[in-house]
Amino acid sequence: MTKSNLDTQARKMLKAAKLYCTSGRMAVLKVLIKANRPLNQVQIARRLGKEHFDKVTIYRTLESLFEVGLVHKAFIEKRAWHFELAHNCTKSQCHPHFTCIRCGDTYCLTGMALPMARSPHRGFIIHRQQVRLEGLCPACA
Amino acid sequence: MTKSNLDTQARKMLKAAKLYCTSGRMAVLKVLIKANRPLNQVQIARRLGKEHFDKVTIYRTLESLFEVGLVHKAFIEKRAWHFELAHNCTKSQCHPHFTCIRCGDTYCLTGMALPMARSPHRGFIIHRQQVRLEGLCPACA
DNA sequence: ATATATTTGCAACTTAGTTGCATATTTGAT
DNA sequence: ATCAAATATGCAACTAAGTTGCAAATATAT
Repeated sequence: MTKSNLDTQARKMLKAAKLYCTSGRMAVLKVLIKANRPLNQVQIARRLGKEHFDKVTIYRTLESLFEVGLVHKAFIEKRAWHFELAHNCTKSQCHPHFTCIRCGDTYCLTGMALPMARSPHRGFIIHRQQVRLEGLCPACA
Repeated sequence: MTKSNLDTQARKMLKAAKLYCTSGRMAVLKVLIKANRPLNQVQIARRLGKEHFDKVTIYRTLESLFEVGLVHKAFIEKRAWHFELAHNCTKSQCHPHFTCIRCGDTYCLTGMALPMARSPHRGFIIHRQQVRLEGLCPACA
């Protein structure tokens, strides 16, 4: 049984980030790669299924992935942070996230970036910009 | 002792919204009018000072003000919702909020609106857009 | 193989916000 | 002004996301 591509990819990312390549980090990272959209701790745990990890471990894993820049804190929904892989993002802005007010689902609108705000208020230096959209998704419109 | 302007203004707003004009709502609303920036429950309670209300009451008051559109949920910071008066906002977007990564203060960049996103993803109907900025404030830059 | 650095699980904790219910206040009709 | 109906308030207990300390387990470099 050969290691999957996904496995190799995850291992490479961790190596490159100089993080210990542990089963927990591999598992969480693979979940996020496969999902390709923001997930919260509960959703991640659910997708880990049989491969159970304590929620503390999941949070700490996400924190470590966040610190090295592999993962972003995309947004908070229902008081829970949603984490996603930090690709599809430039240094100054992630893609906008769209939440449907009917079904509640959230979508990544990758490839769509608003022009960066230029501050008319003298003295403010803008590093990052985050855009949240809400409305109706194709399924609910 | 005549009623202050602030008092009259708050009472008018509640009347217009067809809300019971209670001491709690008056007090919270006046705090928000005076503050003119987003505050969380703790900050509101602190500003109420001697005029103490239970936190449940404050939350329920904010909820009622929110429901009639007098107040917006501006953003979450440190897991706490920050509420602000819903003026300076169009139907489709509030002004951007800027948080300083050094001192942590948040500013309302009123009068500065990004162009609304137009969805290149067919089928998404965008109702509202919310912009969060982070960087350095004038004091910290 | 081993020493060192780092991660993991567990239990207990923190904090923002919510719920149910009995009591108090507001309102509009009289 | 008085009263009934509608609504708001306070309290205690609860929920849920996330955090902390610590002992045991695992990863890494040599």
